[in-house]
Amino acid sequence: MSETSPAHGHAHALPAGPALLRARGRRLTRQRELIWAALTAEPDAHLSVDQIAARVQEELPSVNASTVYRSLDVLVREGLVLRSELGSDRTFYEPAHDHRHHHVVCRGCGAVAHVHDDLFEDLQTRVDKVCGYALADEEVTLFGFCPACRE
Amino acid sequence: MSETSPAHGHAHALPAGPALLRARGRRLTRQRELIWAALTAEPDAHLSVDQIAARVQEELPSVNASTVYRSLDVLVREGLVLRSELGSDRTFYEPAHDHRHHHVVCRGCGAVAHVHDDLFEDLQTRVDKVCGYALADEEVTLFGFCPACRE
DNA sequence: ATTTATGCAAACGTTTTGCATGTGT
DNA sequence: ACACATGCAAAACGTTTGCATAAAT
Repeated sequence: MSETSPAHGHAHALPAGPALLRARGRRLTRQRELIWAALTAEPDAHLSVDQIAARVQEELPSVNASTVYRSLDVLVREGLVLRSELGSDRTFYEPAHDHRHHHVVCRGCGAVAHVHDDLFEDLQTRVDKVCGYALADEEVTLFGFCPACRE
Repeated sequence: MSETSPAHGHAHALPAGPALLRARGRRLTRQRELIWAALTAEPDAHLSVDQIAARVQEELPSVNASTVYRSLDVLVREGLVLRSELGSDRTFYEPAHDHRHHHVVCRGCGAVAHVHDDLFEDLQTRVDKVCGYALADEEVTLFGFCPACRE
């Protein structure tokens, strides 16, 4: 919520957000800054490629969709952005958080809520018992109905 | 495991498998029989459209992919087949079971295991408490590593 | 006979790629 | 100056659709 704002005190703080790219030998371009800005414009956002591209192009219309795809790939690869597969044809991106969390997608309105990893802890041990699989440190997507859509 | 086998005793048993289509006013074509046969050839199979098409075409090469798509849609709509979205671009089909179950997909080899719904029962109540969402009666897909791929 | 299903080919939307140009470092 | 990133256009991919023909009821 603050990394991208100008004039923010400490001049040489640890690089945060997209500035981390430079430390990783990648380049900080205006396009990537704008993509990051789109992702962090509102808290808890989870945006599709289209939504990100639209917001970026409001600011810089020349940005091509392929650049958005490629930049998101880089941001995901560098750990700055999290890619979530919320069902088929529903790939969303959000800034990476420090804590792992999962998603509940509302079948009514498409809203997405976050669910803390705690809720899955003993699921892991039970899945292990039942079929011998070790759950990966990966997001789980659940589907349901949000408070408003439950009726 | 037995519906498709010939010579099975009772001549006029209740229609099962694809024969149910007829009762629903749909037609039982050779293509649909072959699709069903592909799905039930081995127990606990979960096949992609490509895999189904390939198996069908071994038997009847003229079958078009669009027919496979359309027939699967019908079979899903009539409740004979279950469509599972195991991550983006990973849509699988399996004969519908009587009990609800979920999937664990191995990130190593792609194997899929079934997990009984029991394991999710108190997850539902906990998700409700945490974010007010009512989990839908829908499959959940988990990712992990199967016994062989765990190392 | 009637209606539904099929094969074919073309259209579709999304994502990926090759390549010349432009830009950050 | 160099490597990396971009824009563009084309290709790839899985899926859907329109339509004339074929097959099931």
